[in-house]
Amino acid sequence: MTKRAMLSKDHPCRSCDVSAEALCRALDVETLADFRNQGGRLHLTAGQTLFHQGDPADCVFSLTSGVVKLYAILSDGRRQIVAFLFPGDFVGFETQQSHGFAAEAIGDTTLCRVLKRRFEWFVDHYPALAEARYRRAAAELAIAQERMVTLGRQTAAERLAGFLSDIQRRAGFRGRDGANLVPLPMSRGDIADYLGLTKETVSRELTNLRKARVIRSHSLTLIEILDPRGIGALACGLAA
Amino acid sequence: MTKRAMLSKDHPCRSCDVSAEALCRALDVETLADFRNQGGRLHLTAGQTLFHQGDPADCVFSLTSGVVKLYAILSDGRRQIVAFLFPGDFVGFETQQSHGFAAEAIGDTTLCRVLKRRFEWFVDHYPALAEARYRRAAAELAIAQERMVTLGRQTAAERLAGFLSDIQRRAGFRGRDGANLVPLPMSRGDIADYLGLTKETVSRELTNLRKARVIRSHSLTLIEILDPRGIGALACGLAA
DNA sequence: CGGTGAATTGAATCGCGTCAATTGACGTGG
DNA sequence: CCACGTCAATTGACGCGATTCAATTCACCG
Repeated sequence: MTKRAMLSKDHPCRSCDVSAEALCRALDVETLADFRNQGGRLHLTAGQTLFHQGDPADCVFSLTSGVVKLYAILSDGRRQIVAFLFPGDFVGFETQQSHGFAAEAIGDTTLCRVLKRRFEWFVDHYPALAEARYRRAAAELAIAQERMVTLGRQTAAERLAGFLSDIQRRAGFRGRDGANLVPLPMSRGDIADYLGLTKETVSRELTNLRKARVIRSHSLTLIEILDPRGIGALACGLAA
Repeated sequence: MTKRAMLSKDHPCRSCDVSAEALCRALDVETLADFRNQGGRLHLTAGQTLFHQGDPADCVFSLTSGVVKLYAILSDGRRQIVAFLFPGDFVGFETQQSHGFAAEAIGDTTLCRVLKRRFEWFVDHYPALAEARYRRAAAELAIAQERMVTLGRQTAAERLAGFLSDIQRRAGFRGRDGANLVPLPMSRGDIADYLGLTKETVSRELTNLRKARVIRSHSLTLIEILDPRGIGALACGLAA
């Protein structure tokens, strides 16, 4: 009987199977249960926003299923998606008082919510959690810096190739025939706003990759990578 | 007599007048002295590199004077400057084993160096330092995310305006006549590689701003902002 | 089956990049 | 102190990659 099994039968964390990277994994099981009871569960459907740009940042969230986009909107409507969040990712643990970005669910989504004050109490009392929070922030920073290179210096084809291998690494899976499958739950417009392109350019580059037999589309939201080395070569040393 | 004065007369930290944001400010004075003795001073002249992309990351550095650029180079020579570091900024406190970016001095530069292992010992023993380190990482992350918006969605004019108000906030000062002076110690090429443009475009946009009487050049490396609201309007809601 | 919204494709345009020439800043040696 | 050399910055002419605008085409759902 593992420690994990000691959680009460209906405890949500019991079935929470997110990546071992999740922050809460820094807590031992009893503390985790305690921590978890501080918060609540949250369900969102496609297009619902978790918070808007400028909203007070008084909660932290842990994504347990679904995909969330984090974005900024400029006064004239231009939009930049700063990150896609996958299960296991955290949101809202910045130090500012208000959210610098908006967060919106892409499909059906489940999150754990904890009041930031409570979260910080745990951080103060459990060094392992503080450490995990720091490591997470540092990792996000490294990712953000890589993305600066992409957005500042890469061509459309390179951006798309990098994006696909990124998603493949984070959410890709194998088909029963061993196929290298990559889900694309977000719209072409979302991909464009993530890569600093337009949806038309994203579409064109996808057909280029298709014509070059580097990828194959199973549906609009599921592609297969036929030539991983081709993708890697295009991604040009980044996101190896 | 302040606590600070208790540092021995020749102690480098005594004259270290970097921003109160510097990480070492999280330590009390005796500990600071102890901490400081772990490391050494380092001088670089223009163009000297602190470390290369891929070098083992076994030291942390605190910039006490000068300006340093942090950048990535792609296989075909394209370059993206990820950050300019000013006095008070820290480098190298990422969690990875090796540096993801290169660091190079722009002019004469002084740094404090501490072995990362030593630094981490202090982090483990002084919660205030751990807290400061986290806050710094979180702040850097927020800045990096703002820069994604700039690099992904802003025009050349907006990028330059945002850059100038950025530098003004971090390194700007007042002339004796109250002039709003901004130093530009880095080359046009550096600015271009920071903003995801070319040096020619940077130059053109600077002359546009000059013709629009928004800025005035005192020399190649010192400009005056004549119309801060004009700059702010161009920067388009970002970097307010 | 329509009908609706997203994705794709095509054609024209434009902002920025590229390449080349000129100007300017600054140090050096006569 | 001035002439010259060097290298960065500026300016100009032109080209290209990505955007914009406008059709289709496609996927999906009542």
